Amino acid sequence: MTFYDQVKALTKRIPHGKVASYGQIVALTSTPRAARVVGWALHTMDVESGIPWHRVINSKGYISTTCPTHTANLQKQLLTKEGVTATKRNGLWWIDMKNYQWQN
DNA sequence: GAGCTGACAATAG
DNA sequence: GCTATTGCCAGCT
Repeated sequence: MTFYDQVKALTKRIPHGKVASYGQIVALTSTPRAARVVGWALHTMDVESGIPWHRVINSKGYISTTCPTHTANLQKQLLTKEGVTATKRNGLWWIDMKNYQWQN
């Protein structure tokens, strides 16, 4: 079980209609300080991988992806599709963590 | 095989 | 409260 596998497993555990921050995911892994690696792990998880990568956002509740294949707009659409309300703030999509954050 | 890069978070100033 | 710096691991060059 590598760190990558843990991220993958934890991401799949995020319930429908909820979101989780990097901090949450990282805290549940064996390496709580490797927040950056989560980004890489999610990057390799394609849309067709069956992994709900769009349910993972940064600690501030913003969608901070810079990947051309995983645009913020795409992520927002997927979240909205699941009942998660995303608001436009500072040109970025923002999710209300108090209402939609995954509580283990 | 060594070094660089990258969807970030936490701590210090 | 905000800005700057450090740590971490996997994949790519």
